[in-house]
This record gives sequence, C-alpha cells and structure tokens, in this order.
Amino acid sequence: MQIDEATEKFINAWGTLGTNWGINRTMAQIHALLLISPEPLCTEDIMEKLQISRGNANMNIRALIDWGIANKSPKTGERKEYFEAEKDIWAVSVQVLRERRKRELEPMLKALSQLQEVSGETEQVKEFKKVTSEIKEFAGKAETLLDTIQKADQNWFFSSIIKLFK
Amino acid sequence: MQIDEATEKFINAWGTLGTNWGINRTMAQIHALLLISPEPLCTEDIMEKLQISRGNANMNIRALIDWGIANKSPKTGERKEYFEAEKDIWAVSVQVLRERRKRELEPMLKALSQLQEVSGETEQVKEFKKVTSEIKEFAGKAETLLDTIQKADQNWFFSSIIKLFK
DNA sequence: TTTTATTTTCAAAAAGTTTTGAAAGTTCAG
DNA sequence: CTGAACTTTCAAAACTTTTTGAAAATAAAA
Repeated sequence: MQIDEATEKFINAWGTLGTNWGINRTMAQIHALLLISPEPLCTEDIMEKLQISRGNANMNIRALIDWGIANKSPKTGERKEYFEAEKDIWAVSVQVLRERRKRELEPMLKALSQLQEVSGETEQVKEFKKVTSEIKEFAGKAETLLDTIQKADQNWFFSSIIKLFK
Repeated sequence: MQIDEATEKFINAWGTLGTNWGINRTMAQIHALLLISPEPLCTEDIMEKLQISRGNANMNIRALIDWGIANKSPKTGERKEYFEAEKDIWAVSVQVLRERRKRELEPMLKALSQLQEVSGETEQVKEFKKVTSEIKEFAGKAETLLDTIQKADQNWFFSSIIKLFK
C-alpha cells in the first residue's frame, strides 16, 4: 500500500473514532494528520491536506489546543504558527479522560447532590433515593479510578491490570 | 424538593450524560425514567411522561433493549408490553463499554491492521509506522483491560483499584 | 373470520451540528 | 505610522441526526 492511501485511511478512521469521543470529525482528522506528521504543520498545510476552510481549520486547531492534545510549535524566524500533536497515545487518552471527567462526571455529581433531599415516603420516592444514591456512590468510585489513571504511567497501569487479570 | 421536580432534573441530567456516551437524548431519558420507576412502564406511560411521539418512544425503547440495558417485562393478563431498566449501574456501565468496544475499538483495530504494510523508507513512512503500531499496541492493552472489567464484579474491581492506588 | 388493541415503519419536518468564506482584527517589519 | 502577513470571528449554508405522526403490519379476542 502507498503512503498516501494509508494516510487517508488512517485520517478517516481516526475521524470516525473521534466522533464517538466528543471530538468532532474535523478536529480528530487534524489530530490524526499531526500525529503522523514528522514535522509541525501550519494552518495552510492543514487546510490543503484536509481540503477544509480556513475558519474550520482555525476553530478546530484551537479546540485541540484547548483539550490539551496539540500545541503551538513556533519556528524561529517564521511568523506563521506551526502545530504539533501530543503523540503519546497514553497521554492523549489520559487528557481526553480528564476533559470528559470535567465536562460530564462533575456536572452529573453536582446535579445528583442537589437531588438528595426529596421529600416523601412513597415507593416512588424510595426508589428515586435508592437509585440516585447508588449512582452517586458509583460515580465516586469512578473518580477514584480516574485519579489513579491520571497519576499512573502507562506501563505501571497496564502491568498492574494484567496482574489482576491472572 | 418535590419528587416531580427532582425526577425532571434527574431525567435531564441523565439525558445529557447519555449524549456523551453514544446514547441519544431520548434513549437516555427513557432509561432514566425506567431507572427510577418502581414498576415497569408501558409505551404509553413513557410517551406521556416524556411528552414524546409513539414512533420515537418505540424506536428508543428498542435501542435500549438492543444495547442490553432494558428488558421487556410481561404482565400476566395484559396484552401491552411493559419495560424495565437494568438498575445496577455497574452492570449498565459494563454493558455500555461492551457495546462501544464492539462499535469502536474493534473497527479501529481492523482498520489499523490493514495499514501495516505501507511501502517506503522516508521519514514520513517511518513516522506513520511508528504511530500506527503504538496505537495498535495500546488498543490491545485496552482490550485486555475491558476483558478484566467484564469478568470482574464491582466490588472486586474497585477494591483492587483502590489497593493499587495506595 | 372480523374486529380491535398494540407495535412497527418510514418519509417528511424539525432540531442540532459543522463548515464555509468573507470581513474584521491583530501583529510586526519596514 | 503603514501595509502585508497572518489569525479570528460569525452569520449563513450545508449537512447530520432526531422526532413526528399517520399508515401498515401484527397479534389476540370475539
């Protein structure tokens, strides 16, 4: 297989995966392009290779930086901005988990806390309290897991898991 | 707080969380409604409580069953179908992970395998091979982790994690 | 068999999301 | 300063996904 064909397929696969992880298609495609590029790229490069508009490129590059999975990579003597991706997949995953925790788990826990003092003693109220408190407890454990993952490094984490598995 | 208000808030929070997990809004809302209901509900009940159309209700109830997080719960002597949700949040999470693995991780691994034999010795090709093989390796470890989770039960899993954490 | 209750389907409408591109904004060399 | 190079913004257009509701299909009762 030729590199151009492989590149295209990889960018598409990564784009599809991204949409399932709260990262939009273009954003994930830009990330894919940067991942496999040996050198940082500028906005023009990205626009050209992915055939997208300047606005779209700019917006999604900034979203990647915002998520902490790409950086500016200034070239001395060049005025244009160049970008590179975080290439360590473990680091990317941890960063995505961290963002999602912030955007999803935390608001959910906050909402649940506000629901603790429902008044009443009906079946309905009992079931409500039971379910919501179980979810809260579970979410707390999930937070602990995420903490562990964030503090761990890849090898330590997976080798521990594999030991558990035996 | 009154139960009706709390119910509404909970359904909305669960709906929002769902959209971030590949589960659409209505689907997650129906799940939320079933979660806190002491009794199984029928399509009419769901339509009425969530103010949605019959088609929408039917479609998403079936999607929940398809994902394995709700079931039919026949009432003897009743012709209508009643539904209940899986209420154990750990079981729900494992089931959602299992579905997502099937829908995301597996296609990605398949795509990556096809990209292994790129021809060429340029920097670009070297970088491509390096990145894709790292991703493949990582995805393999993630599969092992998912296997562990699927085979574990909640207490065993979290208590192991907490031990690791110390 | 016919009637009635219930579920399923699906084309069209509504809602939501992403993309474009031109104009406005910023920065910096001359 | 001024003007060129570059970046950002945002309203409108394109695209995607979800929802509706009426009609068709199915299943049970009479």
